[in-house]
Amino acid sequence: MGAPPGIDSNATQAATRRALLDAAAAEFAGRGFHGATVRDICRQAGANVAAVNYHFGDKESLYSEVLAELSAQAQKRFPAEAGLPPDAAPRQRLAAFIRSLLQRVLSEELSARHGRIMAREMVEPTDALNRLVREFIQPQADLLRDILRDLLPASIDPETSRLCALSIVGQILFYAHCRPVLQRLKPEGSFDRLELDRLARHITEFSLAALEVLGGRGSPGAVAAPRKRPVRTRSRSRS
Amino acid sequence: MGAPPGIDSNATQAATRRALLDAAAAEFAGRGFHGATVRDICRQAGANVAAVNYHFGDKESLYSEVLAELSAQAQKRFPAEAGLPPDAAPRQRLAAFIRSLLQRVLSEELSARHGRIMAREMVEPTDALNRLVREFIQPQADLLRDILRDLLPASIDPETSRLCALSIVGQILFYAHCRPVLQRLKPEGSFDRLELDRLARHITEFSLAALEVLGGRGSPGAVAAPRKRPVRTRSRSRS
DNA sequence: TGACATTTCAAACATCTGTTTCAAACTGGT
DNA sequence: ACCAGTTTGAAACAGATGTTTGAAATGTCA
Repeated sequence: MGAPPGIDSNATQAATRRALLDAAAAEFAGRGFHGATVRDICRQAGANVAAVNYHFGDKESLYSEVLAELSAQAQKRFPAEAGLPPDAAPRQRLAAFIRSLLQRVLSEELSARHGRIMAREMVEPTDALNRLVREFIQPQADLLRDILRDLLPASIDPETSRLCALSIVGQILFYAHCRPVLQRLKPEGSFDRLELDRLARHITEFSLAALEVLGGRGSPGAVAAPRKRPVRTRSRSRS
Repeated sequence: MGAPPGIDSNATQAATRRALLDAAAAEFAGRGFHGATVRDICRQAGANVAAVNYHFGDKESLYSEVLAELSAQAQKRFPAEAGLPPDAAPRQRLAAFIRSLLQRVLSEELSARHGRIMAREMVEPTDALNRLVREFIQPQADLLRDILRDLLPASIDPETSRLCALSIVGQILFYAHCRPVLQRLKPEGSFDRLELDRLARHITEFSLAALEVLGGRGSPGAVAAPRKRPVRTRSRSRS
């Protein structure tokens, strides 16, 4: 499986870093932080055992770097507000949010590495999770909160609104976290582009339906159904 | 931390098995299969390093036994249809299902061991997962399918119904799987009895609202709102 | 009590892990 | 072509891990 000697060698030296990062991403996603060994990573990268320590200091730093890179890649490839007009209706923004998050964690285009490695990180957190939450997850949570603020009546209980956000995210991440179980329950299922679209559509409809009812119920006068509403420029941070 | 010598020793010899199982449950739940070491397990059980191999053969067999026992415990402590009258309305049955599953994976009463260890098993499956799916998860999936069959109009697309079931389960398991992240996003949050009740209520309302709309939409004539319906004796297996 | 099986124990074993070491190979600039 | 700095390589190190071993302790039953 290893590349024939003399090919990588000819390339620039710094290419070893890249090869290590790629191999590490594959190994970490496949076996987890503890399960992946630097030996396997180096072998797969066509490098020496000492390469990881030389280029990254230690295994954990390499892992941290892989994690950040994978998250950034996924965010860039599938931004939360993909191709949305700036004045998009809240419903459209929610649909885009759901779709992009689902793609980020499931898309085979990125070998589903991001989803797999994030699932592991959430179950068995390393120090890298703190940074991840701060840089990637928190902003996403804020974004969803803002979208829901526009979708739900202003009078709704903030805690209810928060729980709704968690319900939406839960539906999405479920597919990334429970993949092994889902595959055993329905072996013929896949997560290709088509199926992924279907999932995104379902989750969006399911959630919008729930929000409609809960919003309408929470405050009598509120408009929950999609209507022309006064334009609202994104979220304003309250000082 | 270890029990004073002479106490365990006086008890029957087979008590070592129990001590090992308990210690192993704690360690496996806390550190995962690979992270937990037989040395730590034995120390915590007040037993010798060789005890695991003597009583269970090897580490993996011990793990498998712990997993099965934990699942059985959780199912018994929080049965899916807790205290429901046999003719309970589908809405009640769904509420009970959600509540019990949430309790099973989150309740601190069982140290949340079941949820933690199951989350790990789903992310990093071992051979034990096959048995687990067959004996515990599949029956639960069937039960939820039957409940939804009663809640949704008969004319609804079966695939949509399936996705609804996944949406419901996803909302629940989310809290078990993403606990580390949730705690970082909202450090003061806990999962005590009160909070757990609130979660169960929210997920039930959120899901019922969605089912109502989706059910009403799916087939024009169907009754989705809770009404008197012809009594239906549980699910019948189609030959 | 005495013989037998069961259970415990300390020690050792074999393997695997991340990391270090230091010499060799390579790079770009002069 | 030469040299300083960088990168690679094979080997070894130190520690941890699951497992095995054989003797000692304990329990069971006649």
